[in-house]
Amino acid sequence: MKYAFYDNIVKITEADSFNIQEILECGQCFRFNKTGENKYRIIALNKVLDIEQNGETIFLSPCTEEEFKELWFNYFDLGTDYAEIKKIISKDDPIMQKAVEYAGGIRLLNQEPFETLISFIISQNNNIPRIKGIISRLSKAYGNAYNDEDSFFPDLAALIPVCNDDYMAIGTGFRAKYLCDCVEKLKNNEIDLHSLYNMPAEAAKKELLKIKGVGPKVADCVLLFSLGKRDMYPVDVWVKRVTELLYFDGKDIPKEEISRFAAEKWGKYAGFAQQYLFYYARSEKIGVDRV
DNA sequence: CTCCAGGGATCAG
DNA sequence: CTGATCCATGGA
Repeated sequence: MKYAFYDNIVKITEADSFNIQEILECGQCFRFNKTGENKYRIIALNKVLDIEQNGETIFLSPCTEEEFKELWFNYFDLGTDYAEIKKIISKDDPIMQKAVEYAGGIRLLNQEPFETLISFIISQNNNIPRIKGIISRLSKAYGNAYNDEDSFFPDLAALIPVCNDDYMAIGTGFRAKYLCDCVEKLKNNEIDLHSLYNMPAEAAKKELLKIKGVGPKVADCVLLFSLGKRDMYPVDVWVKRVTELLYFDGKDIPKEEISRFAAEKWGKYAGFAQQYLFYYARSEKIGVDRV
């Protein structure tokens, strides 16, 4: 990777293991739009960022050198050697080799914990297009606007006055009461989100599970996508299906056992393995109709 | 019409 | 303790 800094533009060349489409479409984040051929706009970290990628050349704008070094370098996990990780997790594993070749440009983002927690509470028993819609309406209603169309994700203070009916009004459905409970517990400091970063994964998970509407899957996603716990292997319907089909000959396996299998097989890299498999499964519709 | 979605709470046994 | 059922909503 090489970086060059211009006036409010950062140019990345010789990018390794970086494909913006795969990074955004692998289900880890929800606030992005395709704005043109090879172009995306993301809303994250209280900023709007346009990204254009042509092969190994990537432009980020608007982005100062300082913003890049302070924010986006970590957000895109650019300090991590993905080539090495892909080599490790696919060693002696033709299945993972295929998944890694299929979407070798995936990176695990380091997202903001509060946004990630709220977003994945909304995600439960839901589909990605509708999740994006709800989050967009939530942001528009309670976040600071950055233009006429859209807004930044609201912070905790902005959601404290929001009640159950308000969440229902933007289409959260039965998840409204979970959002209320989440905000309530954070407001009362029953849970200190940012302290979880320096906590062992299992202890941090226990904290997150105190929130109603946060179960093993949502907790794992928050830990993996925003709290640096790269050993988590969130098991959703897709990951359950693809893991069963490719590693257990299509047998029905309890989620608990799938998690243990992943922890044993990929250890501290389980989260990376999960993302490659999720993207592969969803793109190819692997396991749908028990094929 | 029915079924399903990056699940989890609650109830029944 | 495990397994079944319910939950809001919109798209297929």
